[in-house]
Amino acid sequence: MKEVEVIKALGALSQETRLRIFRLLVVAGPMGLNPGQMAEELGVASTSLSFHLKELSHSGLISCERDGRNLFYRASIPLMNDLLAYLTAHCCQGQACLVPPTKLECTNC
Amino acid sequence: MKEVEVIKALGALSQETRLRIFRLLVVAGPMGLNPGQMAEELGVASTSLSFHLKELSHSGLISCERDGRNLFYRASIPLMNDLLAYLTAHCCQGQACLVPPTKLECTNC
DNA sequence: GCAACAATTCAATTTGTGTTGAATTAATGA
DNA sequence: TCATTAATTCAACACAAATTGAATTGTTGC
Repeated sequence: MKEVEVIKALGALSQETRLRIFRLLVVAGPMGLNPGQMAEELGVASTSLSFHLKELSHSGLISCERDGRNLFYRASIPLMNDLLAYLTAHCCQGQACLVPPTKLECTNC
Repeated sequence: MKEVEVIKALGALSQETRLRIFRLLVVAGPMGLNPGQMAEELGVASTSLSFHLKELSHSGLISCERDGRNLFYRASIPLMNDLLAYLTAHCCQGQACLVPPTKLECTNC
């Protein structure tokens, strides 16, 4: 993962609405959620939600797929794992110092 | 760790200069570095460096101590561990889904 | 085709972030 | 105490980010 990608992903998560969207999608799992559901759950205006979904999409942290009239967004766990790896793997001059390795492995991931 | 603290820490790290400062301090370890050393290493103007050091300090990711005419900044590994824990622990509706737990344990930490 | 719904895009505004150079505070040593 | 070094604070500016309401695109079912 490149520095610029890490910065983009961290920047995407460092905003209240976007962090909540991401957490919501992590919890939702492989089914994903559509903007309508997220807007209701989070109490965010649709236009503002769209803005933040685009930010998250561009960072690679979420993906989007259309199903008929609805769009379904999902958290991208692989990128989250890459991000965690970057934040830990560079410690101690590049040597692995994490005991043990960081990787999300769960029903949603 | 509260949501607002997580956002502040992520925001602090989501900027090129600050991410580099932090990485530099992680590598430097318990000795820490002073602004002069960091300015030379990173090629950042002192006034800009001060601004970013303050941002990182306010997020809790680094700490500062004076020794005579110099200041020594150090990475705060406990907060980094808290941050990693937050980003992973809330997955799967709050259940731990990380195998095994994320925690930096190394010579610098 | 057209009304209804889902979501996005656009334009305008406000607010926050980052950089720069000048001025200031703090500590040392001759 | 005064020149020097280390670092910060301040003010001004440029640029990016977030919110809002109105307009637009895309999809479905009658």
